[in-house]
Amino acid sequence: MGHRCCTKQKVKRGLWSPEEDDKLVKHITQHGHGSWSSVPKLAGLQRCGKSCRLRWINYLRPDLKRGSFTAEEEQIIIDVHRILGNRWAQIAKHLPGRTDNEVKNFWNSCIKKKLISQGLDPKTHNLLSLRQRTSNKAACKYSSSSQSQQSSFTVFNISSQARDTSNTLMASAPVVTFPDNQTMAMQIPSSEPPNPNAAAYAQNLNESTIHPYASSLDTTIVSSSSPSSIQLHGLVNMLYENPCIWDANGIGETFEEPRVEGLQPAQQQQQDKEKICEIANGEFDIDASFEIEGGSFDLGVLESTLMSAAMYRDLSSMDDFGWNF
DNA sequence: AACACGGCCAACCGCGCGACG
DNA sequence: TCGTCGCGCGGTTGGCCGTGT
Repeated sequence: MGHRCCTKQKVKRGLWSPEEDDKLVKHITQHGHGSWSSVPKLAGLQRCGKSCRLRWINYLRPDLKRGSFTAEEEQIIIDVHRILGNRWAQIAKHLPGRTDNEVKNFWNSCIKKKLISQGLDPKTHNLLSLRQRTSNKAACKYSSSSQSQQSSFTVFNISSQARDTSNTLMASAPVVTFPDNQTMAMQIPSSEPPNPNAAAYAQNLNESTIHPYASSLDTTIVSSSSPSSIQLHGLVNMLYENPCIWDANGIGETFEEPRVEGLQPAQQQQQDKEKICEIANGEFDIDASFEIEGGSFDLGVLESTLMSAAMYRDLSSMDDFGWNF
């Protein structure tokens, strides 16, 4: 068994020798890689092109940063992973000099365990349920009377009641539900956010041509059962002040429409339509996303972002939210 | 000293996607 | 439209190495 590209010729496998590295580096620095499939022949290597590419990208590239990950890099990985999941190549783009393979290995060997030991699910970044935690040998001590009563605890959920009747679905009135089933609505002020940069950022968000999902942030929600309110400009501030989770192109990549595993685009569209029907019927689920004028606003992302601020990021950032109870 | 075990990490594998004929 | 090819990505594997017994 071998790569399609290596079936024609005998290729060496396994670890690379210094001589092979030398040949590859010399060839690429002199000629560039061009077509990877032709590199082994031109460089005089008995390897397949794929193997050469991997070796270059993960080890020989001159711009690679060697050595262990810094705490800052680790935090970036956690932040971006929370948003993007196991998209290692995307995550690695936020870490100059690091490869997807390196990030992936670091995640699997270190960060994953660290999160678990903090009682967090490395996949969802939510708190593990009590059962998950107790079954986890590595789980750290976790004592909270209110939390221990929850079989599946999360700081809060955000759901929505959709009530738009037009074809264009407006994301209105997300409702924050706390573990004790206390419901509160979110009040998004019309005033400028305090951080001027964030103000510009938020303004950007409101340009639906750039960030179509922004319309959901532009909605004032009236409390249903509680006078409590969350001022979302705090969220905007926080997002703006943590640029590591956005790339140079801005928020678009990060907020790209969530995909459902194993679904073809057509199926995905169907799924979205069904989702919209659910919304119209008031059965909207926390994990769903809004589709707004060609874009989307993923409440799951919002939740996880809020979660992260509360859980293991700088807790002081929560001050920006202006929780008014 | 020898062995077992577990963690880490480089490399491999298979799949999906886009380009091209 | 279909098949082929090359590339990139995420998941997995296997070997090396440190540590414990």
